[in-house]
Amino acid sequence: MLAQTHSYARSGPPAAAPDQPRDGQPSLIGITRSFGRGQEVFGEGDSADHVYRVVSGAVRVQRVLADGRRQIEEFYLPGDVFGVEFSALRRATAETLGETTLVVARRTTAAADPAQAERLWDHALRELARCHDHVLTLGLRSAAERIATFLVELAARLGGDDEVELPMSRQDIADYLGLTIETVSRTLTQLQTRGLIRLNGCRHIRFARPAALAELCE
Amino acid sequence: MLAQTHSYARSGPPAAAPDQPRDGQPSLIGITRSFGRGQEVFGEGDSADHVYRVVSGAVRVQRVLADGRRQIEEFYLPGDVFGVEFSALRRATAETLGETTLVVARRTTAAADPAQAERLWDHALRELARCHDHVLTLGLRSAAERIATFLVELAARLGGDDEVELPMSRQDIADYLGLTIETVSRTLTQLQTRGLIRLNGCRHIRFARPAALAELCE
DNA sequence: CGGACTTTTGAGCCACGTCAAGAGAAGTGG
DNA sequence: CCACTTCTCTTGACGTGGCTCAAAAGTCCG
Repeated sequence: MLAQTHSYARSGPPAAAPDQPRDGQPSLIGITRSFGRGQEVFGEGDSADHVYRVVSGAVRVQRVLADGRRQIEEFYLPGDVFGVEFSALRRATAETLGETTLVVARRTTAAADPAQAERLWDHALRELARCHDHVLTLGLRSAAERIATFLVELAARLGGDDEVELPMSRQDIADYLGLTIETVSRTLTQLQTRGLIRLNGCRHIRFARPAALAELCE
Repeated sequence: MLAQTHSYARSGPPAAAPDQPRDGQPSLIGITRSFGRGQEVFGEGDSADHVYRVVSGAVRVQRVLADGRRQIEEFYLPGDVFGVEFSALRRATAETLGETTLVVARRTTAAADPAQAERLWDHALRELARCHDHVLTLGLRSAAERIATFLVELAARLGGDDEVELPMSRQDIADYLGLTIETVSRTLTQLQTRGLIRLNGCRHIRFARPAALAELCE
């Protein structure tokens, strides 16, 4: 079923391959698979029998209402696990942001291995904490605070030292933060005008005054 | 440590007592403890070594920023489990909404029992799905849609057939939905004026036109 | 160089927030 | 049981942050 909607490896071997992250612990064992830009990994209503780990690239998980409004629930970056759900069916859609490589594993297989099961459990709880943080941002922060929070967290996750290379478009950021694309764009220019950040091309951002930026995140 | 901040049972026996939910499965085994209105169950920064199940009453879990803004992450109603976290320390505060009885268990004890561990896992994933739904509401719904969604979900969780008895104040609803208390109040009267709901006292709401209300939830 | 797409900028508007006051509701003491 | 206090909820008038609509300026590729 997965095979029908996915494009197969173009850069890596499509055969089964054990995956070893840096610390030597198997976070998720499965096949490595490559996707092109904007491809669907799974869709709402699909059966939720696989879990994924991002090797390179990035993924957005989103829901779209009947009237077309879209909310991005989460972005997943290299090292992140996604696709673990309570329900047997997907409640959201996952799409790649650019050229992306994932490790794909059967959920039941991963859950059967104690070491991997432990990792899945940790992952779910960490994801829950991140989701609660997101609720905080959406519930009570202003546009500037949302953008600042987003940039700072993204830089931390990507390991950037006072700079980020955005893997997503303005529209994606807007739909993640509950804003419009215009507000995202305006807020970024305003942060630049205030001297907090510096834009080099629209995807590369340098933190000119990290402390002031952190202050906006409370 | 718990004993220092809690009030002990006034209605039930404070001694250890096995807990058996309706289906006969032990969802959480521990001591039953009663709380008065507005009491703290745990606070931000406390060690997160216990998990809880609501027997009666209700609990809010919230975070407060330095400037006083408050976000309620979730309400917990009879049957709900709360207090499972990734981190060793609490990232939020839990308080009772009224007279409330909880089952308290050590997390390590519950996790050691396979049946309970399975329940904890299910609970965490269900909670994650609910949190993602909350993100959807905060990210892209209008005030009227947020209130409608909130009321419909609350009625479903409390088992009310087209009516709800609100266990929380207007301020709590506002801080849960990312609105102000005035907007919550105005929106409720507006829903009543439109004939969708009927308020009998400010805590009791009857759904006059359930279909129209459901439409607001998409 | 040309075409499609993304981002930025501008002008005006509106949903929701803010500030303020009044109306209930609930607890307290006499 | 009733005054009194206190807290919560409602309503009104007004302000504003972010949305909408529109167009220009980049940016990316073939």
